[in-house]
Amino acid sequence: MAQIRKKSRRVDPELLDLRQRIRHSASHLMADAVTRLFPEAKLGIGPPTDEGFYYDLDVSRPFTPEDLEKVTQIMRDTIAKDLPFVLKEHEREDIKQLCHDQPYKLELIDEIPEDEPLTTYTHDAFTDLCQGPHVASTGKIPAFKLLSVAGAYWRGSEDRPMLQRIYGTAFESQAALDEYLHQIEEAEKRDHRRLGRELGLFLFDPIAPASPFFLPKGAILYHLLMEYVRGLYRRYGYQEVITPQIFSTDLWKRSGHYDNYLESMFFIHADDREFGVKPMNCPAHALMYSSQLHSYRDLPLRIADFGRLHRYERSGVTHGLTRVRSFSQDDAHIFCTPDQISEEVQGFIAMLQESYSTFGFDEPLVMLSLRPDKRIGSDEIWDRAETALKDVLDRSGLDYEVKPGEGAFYGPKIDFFVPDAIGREWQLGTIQLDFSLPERFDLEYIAEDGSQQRPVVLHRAMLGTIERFIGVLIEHYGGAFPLWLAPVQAVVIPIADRHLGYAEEVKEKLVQQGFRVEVDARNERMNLKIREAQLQKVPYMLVVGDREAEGGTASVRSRDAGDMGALPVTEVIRVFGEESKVRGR
RNA sequence: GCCAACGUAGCUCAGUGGCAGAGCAGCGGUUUCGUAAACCGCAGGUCGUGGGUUCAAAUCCCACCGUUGGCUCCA
Repeated sequence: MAQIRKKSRRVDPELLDLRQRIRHSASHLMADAVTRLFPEAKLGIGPPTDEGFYYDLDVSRPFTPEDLEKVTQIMRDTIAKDLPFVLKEHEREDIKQLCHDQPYKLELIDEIPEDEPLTTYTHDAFTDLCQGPHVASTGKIPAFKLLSVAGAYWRGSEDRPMLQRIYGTAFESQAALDEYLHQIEEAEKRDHRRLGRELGLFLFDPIAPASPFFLPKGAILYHLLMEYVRGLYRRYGYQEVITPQIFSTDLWKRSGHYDNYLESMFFIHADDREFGVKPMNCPAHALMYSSQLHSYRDLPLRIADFGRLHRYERSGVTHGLTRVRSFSQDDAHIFCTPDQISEEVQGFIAMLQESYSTFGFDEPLVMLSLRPDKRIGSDEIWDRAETALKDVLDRSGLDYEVKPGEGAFYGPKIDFFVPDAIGREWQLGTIQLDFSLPERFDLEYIAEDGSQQRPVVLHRAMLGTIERFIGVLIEHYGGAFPLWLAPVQAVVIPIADRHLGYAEEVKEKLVQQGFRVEVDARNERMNLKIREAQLQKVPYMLVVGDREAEGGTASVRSRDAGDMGALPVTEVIRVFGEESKVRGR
């Protein structure tokens, strides 16, 4: 099953370069066309992207679908004329003159360093400040399509004006464009929101915005993931705890959340006191840690918590299961000495790699974020922490990107991203060093020499938010979960009413072995039951009729491989047992 | 939060000022069937919520709620 990724990391570089030129050129044609329809339009930027191109324009009114059709027509005409793209280098003053009525362009020009050449590309009567490259002429744009309109802040900043952005895409051939559009359509069928409804996994209701209700089948999946993580915790030396849901505001003031996180928290008032619903577990764990005296011999202490968290995410950013307001994480905090950082990070990455490969997320995008300008903690401890993170990553064999200045003020971090069906990358795992929390909660341990020392805290989540992980996982598998994760592993299908008793027997034998099996006892024909089990993506269908009842067998039909013939029920149990051991198929 | 679109039966959607519709799902019956949709019938709605315009509103206007796409790709 082909997985669609936005970052098509395997496309040949020449083709990528060609696409960039085509898309960049198409974006010029689009701006040209818009300018003809809206002569007063002010141009923002119009770059190619991984999937297409866009142009940001400041126009008097939002674009309508009819506008897009007209723009498309003008672009077609320009392509038909096959006009050359002409590159020209300019003096700074000349180009400012040229762009005198284009405030956004002037802003861009002022930011270009003095020693860089200022160039424009011209086709027909349209000239745009641009460093290229482009295709040779407008006729060399073989296939394009305008896709959507959206508002976009100038330079991505909410303080700047909002421009109208038109998205489009362009390819080296009509066939490639059609293939892309087809892929998008296919990806929509894997959308976890759609599959969640169709497969009866979860639902949303406006009564609790952005907060999923997990139906029985979804809850099975949820708990299977938790059990899987618990299994890893046992092997990797974690202890699980359960902590309260709401805490007096005093705790949030102490942790710093009240100052920095206020708008993202829910509050409750009772007995004239204010309580905050926890948006994260760390303060509770810090409290637990400080409730006892700790020896260096106790460390590292790894405290895991699946506690439910609530965050008031802004209305525009919530999205299906991948960005919700009520969720839990496979969250844990590691309290350790500075000397133990490296080993702890290494242990975490080993566990993360093991789990990701189980689910087939073999190439997560990894980002290492280093010290920002505004930070706490000595340079020495930052040096030590950053070096530890880098060393571990280098040894892990994972590719990673370094993001200088992107770390949190309280410590550096590594984030792990995995794409959804349409290639949007979602952050799942994370490991963050924290030099702040131990200060705020005055955490200590007694060192070998009897002195009081401050531990380091590592915040870490592997699957991350379970809700989000399920969303990404549904899209990853297209809803067809491997046997060990399938909410219903097999449906027993009696051919006629008289086979119901035997069907129940078969089911019971499998259920006794711990498998999740149902009987489809409805008064419907076998064909319909097979069709529906197939659409529900149930891994196995066990058809039973006279022949099976007589021989103590079941005719096995696999979701993926079709009819596998009759097997004794004991053999079915063996096959299922083998297959459920193979996680991450 | 901001820009835009959308909200009609459980689901997918039609209905643009004059009696609220279809397919699927559901329910009842007939049928007892061998690997992706049997047949007949029945029921199902505060047209997201509130207000306004009008003789008349699902339809037009306003507000609110919710959902979707975008607001990170830098001349």
